[in-house]
Amino acid sequence: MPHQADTKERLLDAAERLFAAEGLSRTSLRAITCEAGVNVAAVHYHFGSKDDLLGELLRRRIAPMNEERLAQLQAIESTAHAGPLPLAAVLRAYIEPAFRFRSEMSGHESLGRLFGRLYSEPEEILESTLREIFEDVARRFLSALSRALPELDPDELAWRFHFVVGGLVHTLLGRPDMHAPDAGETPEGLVIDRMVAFGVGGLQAPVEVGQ
Amino acid sequence: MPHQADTKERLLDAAERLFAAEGLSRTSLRAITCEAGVNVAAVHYHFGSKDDLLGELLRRRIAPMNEERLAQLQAIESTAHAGPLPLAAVLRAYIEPAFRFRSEMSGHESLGRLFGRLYSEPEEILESTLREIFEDVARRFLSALSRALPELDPDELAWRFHFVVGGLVHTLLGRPDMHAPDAGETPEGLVIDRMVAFGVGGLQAPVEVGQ
DNA sequence: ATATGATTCAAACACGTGATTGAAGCACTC
DNA sequence: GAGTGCTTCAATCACGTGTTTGAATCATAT
Repeated sequence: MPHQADTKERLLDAAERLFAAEGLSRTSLRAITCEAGVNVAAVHYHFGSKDDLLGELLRRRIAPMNEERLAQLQAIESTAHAGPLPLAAVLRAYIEPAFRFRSEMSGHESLGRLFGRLYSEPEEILESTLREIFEDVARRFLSALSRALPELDPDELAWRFHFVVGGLVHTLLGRPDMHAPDAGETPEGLVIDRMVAFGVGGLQAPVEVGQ
Repeated sequence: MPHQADTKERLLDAAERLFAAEGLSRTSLRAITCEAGVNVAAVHYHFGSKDDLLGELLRRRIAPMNEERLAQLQAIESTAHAGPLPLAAVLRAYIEPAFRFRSEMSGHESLGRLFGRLYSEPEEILESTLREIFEDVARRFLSALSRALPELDPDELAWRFHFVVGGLVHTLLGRPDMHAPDAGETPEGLVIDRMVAFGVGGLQAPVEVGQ
């Protein structure tokens, strides 16, 4: 490790910060390397390309979050044995890690925004990586939710879960929104509680028939 | 109207199409003018800049949608007189126009995606325009929802409405999502019904205390 | 027919982007 | 201390961007 220690880490951190703050497309290599205090060429030397950097960034942050989600889900499932799963707990297992990993960044609190941005402005190159990372989680949680709500039509459930994810993403994006309540004022734990309660209510809502 | 009739319209249509399909940041002036079959300079001649084009695009499409929302809300309010408002109707008044205006485009069905993108990748320049357009609607609907759920804490309500908007935006974005159910398979009316039912359930959910 | 004003066009502008190069710098081993 | 391999650096490449320009083109009124 000559010269500066862990240039890769500094690049990843700087990229994370800027991607979350400015958006994926509006963040240039120059901005990243400037923020990291390294040369422009360092990106290609250490990662190969800007996209590869972003890919590594994902694998470093998102993957652990999803593993945490799956771990919590597994714990719930083994506790419940064969019985129906507790709906609120399953929902919390999906929601809470997303918020927690946002706070876990060293000094910055913007991973949540990055996470939200990945949903809303995906670069084509990343599509496969993202799908690979999130597909398994989505499938596992859908089947878990189905166990928690055995009588709910699978199509209906899929859409309702889609709505929940939308609320999560929209909240994680957390930009100064015209609709957003005074974020920052509300403690994170309370937001999670409210999202879980809202999601439980929505998932359990009676199915609308006819029109 | 010399030369080609209504070059402005063709530019707006092409821009709408491409913004919705490719995203705001990934759509170049060259692509727009090529799609419209006009010269690059036409944008600056007719609008002044790319941002002004986008601004005009918003005023042409989003504003009518929001006026429709407010009109439906007004109808509900005047029907209910002084009594509490029907929750599902209020929610539908917010959700349905967003879907309907997506289908109203001449030949294309991508306005919904454009609308979704506006939430998720806002250009700084548009922030003021967007806020101006959406702020009033958000305020009016929040107070209407408060009338529909008089006993719900305003903070709690604001967050829950935020979650609903998230679900709407996420659905309108409608990109091939890892979580998304088989969109395209489900008729639009059914999606709206499901979103309303989900939202009603979520908004009416009992408030989580403690924990 | 001609002059006028609006519109279109090809060409270029200045700039920012991701990527690449080859030399220079550093920490080691022999 | 010369040699080696990893890392950093300034400079540059080719390209795409939004924007501007000035001449050419058209419809219309005189």
